[in-house]
Amino acid sequence: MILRSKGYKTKNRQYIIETLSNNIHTTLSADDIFDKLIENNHSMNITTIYRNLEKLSTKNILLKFPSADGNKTFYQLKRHDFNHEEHLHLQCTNCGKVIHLDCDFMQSFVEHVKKDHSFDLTCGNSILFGLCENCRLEKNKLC
Amino acid sequence: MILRSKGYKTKNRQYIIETLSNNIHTTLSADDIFDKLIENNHSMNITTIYRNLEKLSTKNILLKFPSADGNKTFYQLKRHDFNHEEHLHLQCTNCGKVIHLDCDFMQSFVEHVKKDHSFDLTCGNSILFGLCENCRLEKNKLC
DNA sequence: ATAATTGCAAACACTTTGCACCTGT
DNA sequence: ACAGGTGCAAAGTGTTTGCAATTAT
Repeated sequence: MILRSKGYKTKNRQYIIETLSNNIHTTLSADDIFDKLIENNHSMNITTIYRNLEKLSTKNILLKFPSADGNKTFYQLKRHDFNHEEHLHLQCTNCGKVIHLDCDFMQSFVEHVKKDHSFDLTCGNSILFGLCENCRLEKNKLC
Repeated sequence: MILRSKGYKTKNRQYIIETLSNNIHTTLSADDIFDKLIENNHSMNITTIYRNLEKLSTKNILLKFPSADGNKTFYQLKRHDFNHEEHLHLQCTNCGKVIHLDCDFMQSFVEHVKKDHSFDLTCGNSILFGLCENCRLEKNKLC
């Protein structure tokens, strides 16, 4: 019960975190999590999922993103190996994969926006959409 | 009836476009438009607003963005003086103002993402959230 | 014992759809 | 005359809330 000891108090919450951590490379909606929990015989009420996602978000354990079409919220476990407030997120609109953009170029881009455009980016909930390499290649095949 | 002649066929559609063009510096939700139309004695059914926004979006006359919290869609009239697919959008989460980021630095950022991270940004529906200068100054005053 | 979590049903906010009627060309 | 646009009511999604029962510390 590693996760428990870190302050995640219930089985349900633990299962939600497990689900997110099994899908660390993408973002999941409440509904996605609901389905995956059923698959793993840990089904729980959708309300419980929403409440836990909300709690984990305010505890800063999760990232919370809008979808490209703007009608849904997607969640992703934060990674401990870098500060999400200081890098940008790219999401493939085809496969859902999230790329954490953390390079010098990006750093200087954020600084540029601040200095030359007087705009303070809050990277934590900002997400740029596009097509990842795999999906671009797939798409080209079809043409 | 300038707008009419460009293919915007009805009064309602025209009023919606007028509303958007009176607020070119920000984004509006269907509901925002509904309220503004009432103020200007051009009230119309919310369904009509949604249908027109949808049509104008597919016609590429509007930009369509998710809100920071991801539960609503916001619209903005495209500007003719630049190509929205080739620049990034910054939106202030406090006042709603949208900054169209169109500079050399931004261009090379998009290219960098493509070359070094193999990711093809679709700038049209991507939006970065943050705080604009005015709002940052306002916020500092309060502290 | 007390505080936190849960399931269920109901409510809510935003958006879409079906249908009969109206408007534009 | 015909295609397209409109209002209204109803339905569809995604999300939140109230409440009583259950679980955690």
